[in-house]
Amino acid sequence: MELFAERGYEQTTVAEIAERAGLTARTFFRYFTDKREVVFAGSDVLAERLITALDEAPAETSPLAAVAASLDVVAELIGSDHDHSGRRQAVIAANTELQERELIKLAGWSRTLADGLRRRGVGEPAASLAAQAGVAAFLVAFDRWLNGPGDASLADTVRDSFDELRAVVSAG
Amino acid sequence: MELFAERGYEQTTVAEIAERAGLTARTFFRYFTDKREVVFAGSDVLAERLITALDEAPAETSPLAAVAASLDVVAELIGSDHDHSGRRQAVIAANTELQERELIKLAGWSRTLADGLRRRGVGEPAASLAAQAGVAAFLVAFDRWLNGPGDASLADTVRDSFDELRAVVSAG
DNA sequence: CAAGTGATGTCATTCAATGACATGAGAGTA
DNA sequence: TACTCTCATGTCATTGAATGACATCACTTG
Repeated sequence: MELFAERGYEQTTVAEIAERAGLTARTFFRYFTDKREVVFAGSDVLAERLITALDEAPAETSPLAAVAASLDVVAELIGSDHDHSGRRQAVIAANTELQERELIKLAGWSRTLADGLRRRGVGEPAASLAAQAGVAAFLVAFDRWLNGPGDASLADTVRDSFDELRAVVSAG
Repeated sequence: MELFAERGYEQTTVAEIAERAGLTARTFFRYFTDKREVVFAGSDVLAERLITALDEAPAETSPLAAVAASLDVVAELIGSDHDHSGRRQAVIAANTELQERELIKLAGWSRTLADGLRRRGVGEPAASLAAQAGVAAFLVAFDRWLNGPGDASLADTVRDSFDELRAVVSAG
């Protein structure tokens, strides 16, 4: 991440990353499947939190509310370090490869949430729709949290975003 | 696409693609920025249709309804060739690189739609949310159209999906 | 016919990614 | 202590994507 911040993602070669870490490029590829994966190290933890939070939600909770509760947990985790998220997002925003990787991670979130909803007995178009719409609400909130005024917490911003989602869908 | 169907995407080299087309690999990269782009050739046309359809919607149309109308146009275009979509999606589903590229194209749709909504005076959280939720509805419909019973048209499936979206969000 | 333009080919190079094999440190055991 | 087994790492070689530099050839236009 230091090197990416210094000279940019593309301009940094795997050999340089490995050297900075005191390793060989070959060893780098034993820990990371990709050059891109460096940026996303540890993101699998969030996906696990998502699913446990969803399973813990009361059975009577509506699909969208359950998704909102799960993403709220993630928001609490990510929201504790605004600066880190900002730096990280700047690196990602500067490179299409990284955006692609991030999108597929987020698609994984949606899939995970949809699976969890189905496990709670939610039917199929509804499960995927609630999951994807929920992740969309989270993303919009995340963006506003990073680039907006900046006083509110991420979790609060996410809750507001879900309210906005309900409003805009009800109006349509 | 022939080669991809025969031996798979990864097993096909750019040199082979170029040879099949009677060209050099170097020339291939003058027409396609990526090896992946072969699969997505012509997808920019759809994005253009999206934006013109959105601009043509009556001013009093609600944000989500305007998005739905735009995606309906796309559904009419794609929906005319179920077999082609199926083959294409099978190639994409078999390869993560291609899924990543597809996701970023779809993110482009969302951005395009959100921009269009903003041009109609829709405010910011609402515009992005309507756009992303709408694309999610489209995706769910597309998947059902490809892998479901298979009697309904894509456009009808998309309309049903939007109804489901309204239902699941209203319930949450 | 000459000059210019665009499409393609050729060549060389960088770099990501992976397989095959060697080495060396440390854990555990006779 | 000596031996072996395992795991992490290094070394080497290779493939394939992607790009820059330059040459060539056809085709247009004055």
